[in-house]
Amino acid sequence: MGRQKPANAWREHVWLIRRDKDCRRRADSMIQRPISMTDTARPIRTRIAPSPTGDPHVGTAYIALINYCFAKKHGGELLLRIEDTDQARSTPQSEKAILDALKWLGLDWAEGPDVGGPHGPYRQSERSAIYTEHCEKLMADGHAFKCYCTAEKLSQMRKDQIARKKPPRYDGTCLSLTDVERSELDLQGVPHVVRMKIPESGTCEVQDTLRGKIEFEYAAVDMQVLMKSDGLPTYHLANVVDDHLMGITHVMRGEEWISSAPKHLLLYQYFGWEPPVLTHLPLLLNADKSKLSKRKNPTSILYYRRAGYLSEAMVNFLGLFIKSSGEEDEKTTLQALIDDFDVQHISLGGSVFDTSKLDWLNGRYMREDMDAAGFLERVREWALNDAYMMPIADMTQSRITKMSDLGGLTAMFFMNRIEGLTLERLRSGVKLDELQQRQAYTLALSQFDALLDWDKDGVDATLRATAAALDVKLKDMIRAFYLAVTGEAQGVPLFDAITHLGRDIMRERLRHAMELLGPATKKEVKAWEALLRESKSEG
RNA sequence: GGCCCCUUCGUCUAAGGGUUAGGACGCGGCCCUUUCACGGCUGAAAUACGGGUUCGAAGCCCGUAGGGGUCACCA
Repeated sequence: MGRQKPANAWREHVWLIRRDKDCRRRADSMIQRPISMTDTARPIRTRIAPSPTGDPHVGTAYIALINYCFAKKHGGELLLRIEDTDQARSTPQSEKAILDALKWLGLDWAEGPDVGGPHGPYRQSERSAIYTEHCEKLMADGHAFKCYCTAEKLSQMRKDQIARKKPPRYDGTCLSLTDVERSELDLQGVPHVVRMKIPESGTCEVQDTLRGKIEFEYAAVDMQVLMKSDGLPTYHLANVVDDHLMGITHVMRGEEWISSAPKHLLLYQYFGWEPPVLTHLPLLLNADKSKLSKRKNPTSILYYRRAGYLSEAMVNFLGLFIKSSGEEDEKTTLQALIDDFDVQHISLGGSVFDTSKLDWLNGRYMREDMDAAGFLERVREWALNDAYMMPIADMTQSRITKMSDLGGLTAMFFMNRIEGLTLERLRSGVKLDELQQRQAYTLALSQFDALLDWDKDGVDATLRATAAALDVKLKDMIRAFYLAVTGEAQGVPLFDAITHLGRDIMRERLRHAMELLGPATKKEVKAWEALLRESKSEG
């Protein structure tokens, strides 16, 4: 026996085949019925559903690429939906950046907030009424209930449970409320959330394309909040409702969702809907094998663009994680990724996002796919254009006596990291002590990350606040930034330079400086950020 | 910690019970070359561990270890 690849007849149901152990077990559970890939009554529809709460992440692009390839290969369609139900963190800037980044990579979608479509709106914040309606149906059918517990009570409860070494779960207090009590509380205007009910016993079987059957005890599943007290749904409700309403047939998402799959399946069951085929994809990892994070790696797609990578190299690189290459050339095209796509070829272990192969690929694209004129054109698109050069002209014009001075003064605008920067150089002539210098970079970094709009005012405010928090003169601190950002002790106006360089390159240069000085531990970051908060509340 | 997932060179990966465990990046060496790249050749480098099953195990089963994910009115 052993692991077997499906014979041709099985190929149609390929995602039902267990990849590891008992490989031919079929999904026969009532709640998850297989859909045929060739079922013309239900064309393949996949989706990418980013949350606009930060920079466009390479992990998003990787998941998007998989959904795109799968849909394209089978003549289906990819949808883009914006999951912006977190009012506090979602921003239009982030949404725009994510759309731009995916377009830059050459991925496109048949329906989405920018192109519309028959199942819109495609922004969850604009679908409130739909969720309310569905949530009310769940309550009416006895599958969900209002919960009036306060956040304080809940966190205290969790603390107690953890202290008693019990799994932290909602204890069901509000489950026993009578209708009279509920209307009383509503009348008083006590805020509430809506939670889903979970069966008291039994197990949930999740059929995962790559892993086969995964079992969860309902007893260990929490009574998830479906509707927040602000009236907006949580991910779980919105996601299930939208996937159904938008006709999504295959959900391919990150592995971090496996443990909430039982809740989602339960919701499909409560609504009486057929769930999509679920595929959980391995995560992209930092070098230390933890989930890829911007603390440890550049994760923004915009960073890779600014650093001068070609979009086709980036797509190719991401494609390496989903294509079994055998002995073929690893340089490939998006079309080939689509043609060769087979979800079963995705290996289950998470992949370390090590960009050295991206560098190699990018070099090959530059020397093999374009002549000198074509290359020059790409360089123009990247930086040698008026939009990028104008601010540089503005900064340099009055500082040089002849145009040939330009090279030395502006080289840093055409670099990624400052190569050759040393610890000695970074410390030369800096009046701050080493600790203060590390604090300065760290605090600037965390404030830069939090900046909604990247502009000179924000940069200015950040550096001033940093100096204030460390109780050092701005002038003394500036030198440390000149060295980290430009590699030189002086040059064009710093704030303008930082603004022009952009958030991603700044992050990389400050990270570089911190590598030389000794990266801040989590504990240090926390303590230093407290310093900043204190100083801000005083000033 | 509970639950769940995972484990082939440093990294990305190939190998449907039988291969000297293959390729690629990176690293080293040699060649080409005015330099540096490119290119060519070449070297070192892996089946986490322990038990089974089998004529035969990287692969199947069990256990152990390690790593990861998740346990929010974030997604």
